Amino acid sequence: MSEYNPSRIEPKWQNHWVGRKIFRTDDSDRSKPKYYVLDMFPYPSGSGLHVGHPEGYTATDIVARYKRMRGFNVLHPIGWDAFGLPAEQYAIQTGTHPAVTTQTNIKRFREQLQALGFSYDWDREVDTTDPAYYRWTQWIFLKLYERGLAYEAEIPVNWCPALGTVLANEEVIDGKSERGGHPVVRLPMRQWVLRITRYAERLLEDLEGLDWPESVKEMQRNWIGKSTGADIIFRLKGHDAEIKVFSTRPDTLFGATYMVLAPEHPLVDTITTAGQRAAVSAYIESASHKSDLERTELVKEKSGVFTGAYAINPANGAEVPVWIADYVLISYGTGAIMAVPGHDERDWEFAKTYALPIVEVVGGGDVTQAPWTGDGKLVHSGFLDGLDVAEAKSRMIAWLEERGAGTGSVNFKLRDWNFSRQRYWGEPIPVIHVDGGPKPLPVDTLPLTLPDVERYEPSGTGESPLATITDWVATTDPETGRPARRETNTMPQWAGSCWYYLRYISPDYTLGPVDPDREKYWMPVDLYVGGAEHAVLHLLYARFWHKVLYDAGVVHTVEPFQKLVNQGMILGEDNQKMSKSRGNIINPDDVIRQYGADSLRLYEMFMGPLEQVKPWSMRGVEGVHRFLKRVWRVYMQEESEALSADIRPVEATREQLKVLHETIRKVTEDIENGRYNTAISQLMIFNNEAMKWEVKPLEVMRTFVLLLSPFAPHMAEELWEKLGNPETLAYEPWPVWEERHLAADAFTYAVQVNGKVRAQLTVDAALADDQAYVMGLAKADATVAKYLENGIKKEIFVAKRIVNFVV
RNA sequence: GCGAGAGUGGUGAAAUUGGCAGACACGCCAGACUUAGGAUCUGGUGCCGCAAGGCUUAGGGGUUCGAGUCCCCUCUCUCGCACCA
Repeated sequence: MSEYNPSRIEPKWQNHWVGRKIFRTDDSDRSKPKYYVLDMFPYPSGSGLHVGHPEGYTATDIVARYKRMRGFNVLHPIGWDAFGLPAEQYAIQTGTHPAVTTQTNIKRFREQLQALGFSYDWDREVDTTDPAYYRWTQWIFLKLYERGLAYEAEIPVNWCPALGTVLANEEVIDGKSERGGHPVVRLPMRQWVLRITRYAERLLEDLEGLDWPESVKEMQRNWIGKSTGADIIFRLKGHDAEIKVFSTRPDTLFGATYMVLAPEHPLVDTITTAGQRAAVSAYIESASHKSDLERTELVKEKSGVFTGAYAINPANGAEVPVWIADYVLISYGTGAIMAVPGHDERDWEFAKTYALPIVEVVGGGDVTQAPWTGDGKLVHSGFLDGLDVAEAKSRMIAWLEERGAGTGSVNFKLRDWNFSRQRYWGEPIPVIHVDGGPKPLPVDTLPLTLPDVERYEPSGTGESPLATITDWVATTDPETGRPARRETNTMPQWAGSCWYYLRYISPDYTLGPVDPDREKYWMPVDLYVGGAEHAVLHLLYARFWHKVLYDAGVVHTVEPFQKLVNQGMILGEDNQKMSKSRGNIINPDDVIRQYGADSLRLYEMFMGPLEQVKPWSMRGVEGVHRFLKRVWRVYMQEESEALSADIRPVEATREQLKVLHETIRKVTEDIENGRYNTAISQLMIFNNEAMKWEVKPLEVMRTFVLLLSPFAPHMAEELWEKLGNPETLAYEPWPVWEERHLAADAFTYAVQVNGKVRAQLTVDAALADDQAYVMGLAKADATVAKYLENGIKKEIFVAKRIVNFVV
C-alpha cells in the first residue's frame, strides 16, 4: 500500500533536517557567493500561525532552497519579535508572567514553522525578549543618545484613561483605542524621542537605489513629505515681535492678505487685543476639545477668529490681519502661515467664509470663482510682474534674503519618533535620572534587565508598571554613587525589529550587536519579504537605525534591505478579510493535517502572483494535492513501497528531453523572477506528460525531483531517497537547461487575412524561416486562397509565428 | 480630495512584452472502472449560433498589417494619505 501519505513522510524529513542541522549556515565558508533571504520578523501571538504567514515564508523558502542548489551560501534565519502588549494584557488578566506566555507562544510558532518544512538555520534563532538580545538594543539606544539622536521632551501623547496607558498613533483609530474602543485624549507627557528628522533627507534620497515596489517607495516619500519653499518673516504692527511662516509659494507673497496662526501658537496670547480676547479664548478652548476625528470631519467648514493684531507684509508693506484657525497645524512648519486666498484652496475657502480680500497675483484663472494653483505670469507683484512661478519663487527668495526678511527653506512632514512606552513588557531604557537630568548607564552595565513586578496594571499615573517597584526605581549613579531614579519608560515594539536582521548574522557575538567581519560578508539583505502593512513605519525606522549604525561604523552598507517584496493578503473563501467575527479563518494546522505541508506550500504559491490579494479556496488546495498524488503515482508502485518499474536507466527521447528542458528553463526563470505560480504550472505540465510515458528515463525523473524540491521538499526528499540517493537533495546542483533540447521540430504559423486567422500551417523547423516558402504555402491553402481572390495589398511575415495578408 | 495600483471565462489565473487570448488549475458536463464515489482515468467546456460563421480582455475612441499589451477619455474596485501651507 503506497498511497501518497504526507503525514508519514513529512515529519520524517522535518526531523531529518532539524536533527542533523541540514540547513545550518557555515559562514566561515567565504568561497561561495552569499545570499541573505529574510522573512519579516513574526510576532508570536497566542493564536498561532495563520495562512498569511506561510505565504511569504514559502516564497522565501523556495528561494533559499533554490539558491543553495545554485551554489550560494544562504542565510535564511527566523526569530521572534516577542515584546508587546498582548502578553502584558494577558498578564493583567491572569497574572501569568509575560515571559512565560511568550515562551509558550514561541514554542508553538516554532513547531508550526517546522511542520511546514522551512529550511531555517535554527541555530540563529533570536528572541527580542532575551536579555542577551536586548542588551544590544539598549546598546544601540545609547549610541543614539551619544550621537544626540535621543532626547527627552514634553510632547502631547494619546492618553487613554480607560486603559491607563499611552497609545501610539497607530493604536488610535478615529479617536478611540484600537483595543477596546475607549476614548483617547491628547495630553503632554515626558517622553524619549528619537531625532529621525535629522535623517529625513537621507531617508528620502537613498530610496532611489532600492529595488523596492514603487508603491512602498512612494508611501515613504509621502510620509517624509519634503517640501521646498521659504521661511518668511512678518513684523507685527505695534509689537516688538515677528511671525515666521513657511511657504512653498513665496512667489505669491504680494497676494498674502491675511495671516493665520495655529490656536496653540505661542504668540497668540501676546498679540490678542483686549476686544478679541474673549472670542479667541473661546475658540482655543473649543479647538482643544476637538478630537482628530472632528477636525478631519469638519474639513469642509473652516473656522477661525481674528486676534485683533496686524502684521506687515514684507513685500508691499500692507497691513494684514492676523487670525487663528485650526486648519493651521502647530506641528507642521512654523505653526503659522501667510494666507494667499487667490492661490490656495484652503485660504480661499477661509477668505470666502470670513469675507477677507482675495487678490490675484498669478494669472491663468479667475480668483473670484476659484483659487488658481497652476502656473502663470505674475501680476500685481511689483518686481515679479511678468515672471512665471518658478522664476518668481527664486527671485522672491533672493529678495527676502537680501533684506533679512526670509530665507529659502525646506520642510518635512516627518516628525521625530516618540520612543517611550508606559508599559512593562518592553526593553528598559538604560538611563537614570540624577539631579533632575538624564544620564545614560555605562555600556558595561548592560543589559539592564526587566525586574519582576507584582502587578502588570498600568500605574494609573501614566507611568509604566515599573514605576511601582520603588526599590528598583531608586538606585545610585554607578559612577558617582549619588542617588538616582531609573527611567521607567520602556521601548516600543519597533525597537527590537529595527536591527534583528543584523543579529542573525552573528547571534553569538558578545563584543557588539554584530560581528563586523561577518557583517561585511552577509549584508545587505538580498531579498526581504513581508506584508505591506509595514510599508512605512517598520521599514522607515529600521532604515533610520541602520543609517545611524552606518555613521557609527557598525555596519558597512547605507541601506539594509536591497530588494523588498510585499506579499498580498490572503482573504477568506468569502472574499472578505479573515477575521474571527466573520468565522472565515483558515487554520494552517488543519490544512496540514488533511493535505500535508507540501500541499499547503504548493497551494499558497499556486493561488496567483505573490504580491496580489487573493481569496482562499479549499478546492484549490485539493487541486494541488491531487497533483502531488499524481506525481507520487508516476514514481511509485501501486502495491508496494518500491519505485515504479517504469523508471529505468534508458536513453530519453527527444520529446522527453524537450519537455524536461522546457521545465528546467521555465522553473528556473520563474523562481528568479518571483513567479512561483507559473513555475508550478510548468511542473504540472511536465507531470501530465510523464504520466503518459510507458518507460520513464531515470535521469529525466531524477532531474524533475530536483525541480520540484524547493516547492514540495518533503515529497522530493522522499522520492530522491527512493531513487537511491542516500544524502539530502538540498545541496544537489540545480539542473541546467540546454538550448539544443528546446528546439522544436516544426512550427505552426497562423495565417491571417486582414488580421483574422483563416488557417494554421505547420512548417518543418528547417524551412520555418524561409519566407518565400512559407508565403507560397500560405497562398496555396484553399481557405486562404478564397480570401485572396481580389489581389493582395500587403504581406506581413513574422518568422515562426504569423503570416498576414492585407487585401 | 490627493497619491499609487488594478479591471481577462462560472472561479483562481496565463499570455516569450505588439503576433493564434484563456496555458495550468478549480468548477461543470459526458463516459470508463465501480456495491458506492467527494477516489482514479478518458473526453469536452469563453460567449452567441443547429450550422456556416460571428463576437470576445470594464466601456468608448485612436495608432498599427495586427492591440489584453501602446496613446487619449470615461467608469468601477483595492490600497495608502487626509487641511502638511
